[in-house]
Amino acid sequence: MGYHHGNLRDALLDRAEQVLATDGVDGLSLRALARDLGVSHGAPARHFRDKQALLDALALAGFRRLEEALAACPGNWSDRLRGIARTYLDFAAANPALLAVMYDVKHHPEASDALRAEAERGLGQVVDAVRDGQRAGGVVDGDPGELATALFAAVHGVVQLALGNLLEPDETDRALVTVLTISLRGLSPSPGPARPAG
Amino acid sequence: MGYHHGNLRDALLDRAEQVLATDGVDGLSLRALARDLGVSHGAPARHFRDKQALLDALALAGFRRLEEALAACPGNWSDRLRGIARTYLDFAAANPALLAVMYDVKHHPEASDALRAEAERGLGQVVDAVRDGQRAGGVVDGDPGELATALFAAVHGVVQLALGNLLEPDETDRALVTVLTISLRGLSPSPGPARPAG
DNA sequence: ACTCCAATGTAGGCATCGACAACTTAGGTA
DNA sequence: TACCTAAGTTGTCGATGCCTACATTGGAGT
Repeated sequence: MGYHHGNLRDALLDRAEQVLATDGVDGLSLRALARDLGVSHGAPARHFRDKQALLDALALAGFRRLEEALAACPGNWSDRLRGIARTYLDFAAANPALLAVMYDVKHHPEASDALRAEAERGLGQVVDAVRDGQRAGGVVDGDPGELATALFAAVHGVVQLALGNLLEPDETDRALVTVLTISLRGLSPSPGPARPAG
Repeated sequence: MGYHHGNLRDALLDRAEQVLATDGVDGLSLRALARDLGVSHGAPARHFRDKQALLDALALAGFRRLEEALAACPGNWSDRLRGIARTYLDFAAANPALLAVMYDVKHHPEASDALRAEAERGLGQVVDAVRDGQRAGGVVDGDPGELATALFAAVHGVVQLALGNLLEPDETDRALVTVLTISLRGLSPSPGPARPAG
């Protein structure tokens, strides 16, 4: 532990994620991170040319962790779809500020590509489940990517409303269930009788 | 035009919305606004105690305009639901940065309440249409608020993905149509045969 | 084992910003 | 007409992001 830190980059990311969780993205400053790590205010620039570059790295790591969690959802296609939705919502609730950073608009172009690619892989989980659903006769014909995108978007909407504090926790849970119920029924080739919500 | 501007508050909001549209929320600074309006850097504080207070006012105005646009959607319940979705997406595409401010998490508590109330009124448009749909026999029984929230969330998800540049423009349009198709089919008491997407 | 260089960290400085405080102006009202 | 308060001004402070010039050091290549 002398002049050179040894692993500043990872240390910065770790600390940044802590700060993000406690103080939100506005509480995040490169200089404060440097202070926290006992390093000069110019050091972070050696690893992230920008503050945005750090946020991009944070976002990328977030997508990877999310995707990992989604991939761990077990069961048949229907279970997996519901599990993915639930897992996504839980992840968002546990890391609200991170999610905001992940979906932020102002990434650097290169990072933006990487982020899109990573998000695409996450969507892949949904596509696979939808395809399985089609094979099992539980999902209508049609481009699986198209259907999966729509399904993911619907869940994403609930998550975003929850993050924006526009839904109370209990409202959020009900909304997720309702969205899933409606969507899966809408996707079914032969929907059964409706079970009223509420 | 002397010492007192006369209508600084409105002027600030107007200019702020311009800057928001051109430079995004990061390009927005109270001092720059003051400069643009030929006023000292301390003047804005007389009308907005905070930068956040200005953003809150911007967000509130945005919700009002959005709601106004949504209320103007004509037709029967089905037309209105589709029109509302389209209008929402168009509004978002035309004012991406504004929408981000509207759904930002870090509002002042008082403003937050006002914003929630305004958003609630916007949702009211959807609730009304859903209720009409139920009366017309096109929507299943159940709490209209619950169903409307789910429907709005689904559309909101598409909008948010579009704003995050995770959907190309043409993908966005298709996703909106698919979400609506799936959701309205899922809401129907007796869904007809599926029409494959794509 | 020695040299050197590129990666990494330091130090200082600059422009900008948001917020605050003290002061000034003027428009409306008692 | 006097004044009082809303609105605007000026100055300042601390913090931040970013840039440039400089220092250190570990390790690659001989």
